[in-house]
Amino acid sequence: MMRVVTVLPPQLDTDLVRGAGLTSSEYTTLMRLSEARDHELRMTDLARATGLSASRTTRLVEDLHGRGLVTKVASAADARSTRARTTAEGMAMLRSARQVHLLSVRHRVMDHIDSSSVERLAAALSIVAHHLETGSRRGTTE
Amino acid sequence: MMRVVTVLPPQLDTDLVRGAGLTSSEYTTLMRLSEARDHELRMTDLARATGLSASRTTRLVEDLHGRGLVTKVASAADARSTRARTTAEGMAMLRSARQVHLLSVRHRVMDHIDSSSVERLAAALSIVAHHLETGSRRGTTE
DNA sequence: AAAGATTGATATCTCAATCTTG
DNA sequence: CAAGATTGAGATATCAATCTTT
Repeated sequence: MMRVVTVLPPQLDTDLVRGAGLTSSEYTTLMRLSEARDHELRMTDLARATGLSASRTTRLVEDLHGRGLVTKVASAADARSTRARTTAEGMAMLRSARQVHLLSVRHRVMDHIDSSSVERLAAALSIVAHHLETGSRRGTTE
Repeated sequence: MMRVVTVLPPQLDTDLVRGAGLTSSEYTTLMRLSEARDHELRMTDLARATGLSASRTTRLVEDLHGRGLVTKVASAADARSTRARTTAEGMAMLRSARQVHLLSVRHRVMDHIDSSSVERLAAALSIVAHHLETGSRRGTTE
């Protein structure tokens, strides 16, 4: 698991950058926005959805804005908050990146697991992911 | 898998830093050195063993040197190469860090998988890891 | 004061360029 | 020139401090 966990992310990231011109973080950011109502989220909610820090999210959205993939809108309801929204170009970019990413995962992971194992693997990893995300932690130093 | 792969590494790293004062990279570096003959490796071989770049390895070893955990020795056989060697302090540090890390993995991963699944999971991940490392890639854009 | 967002300083890491020796 | 190691520049990401609005 440690081997997969350290080697896989950089490889998927390279595939995505080379094949679609997006980093993993940019891809995730566009994806979360695309799933939201009006393709739009508050910066804070976007940060939580992507698992990135608020500051990283600010800088990343600013960069995507410069490339015409998202716009920033001041919230009508709350003057403190900024909302990020994907542009049509952002949505198009995401669609093409998704194809690249799916192929990438297929080639690097799926092709090597026999299909009967896939479900078991997914089930086990899903449970682990759930615990990692909700933090059923007791502190390693307990 | 993507969820585990993105969330797990930072958590293990935090556990290790807080519990043992070593980052994951530092831990891996000390571990690879400890496994080598005389607890010693050429910088290039160390970089390959840890999966880090040569430049990162240089800076990391320099830092560990400053903390008294490794020494740097000029190679007798080849004046181009530098060899890194763990000190007694480095070995002691590694031993205590290993306990922290094992507990960390147990709490965050093992405790959530039922024991009959562990072997299956390990087997599947091992195959994937092998392919990732040897690079049975066809290029995602094919 | 607390929430939302940004900015400044810093850590980790890589690639490309460089220096030295084989 | 190749190989081994280091240095310089830049990307990705975080934490702590700050600014604005609630």
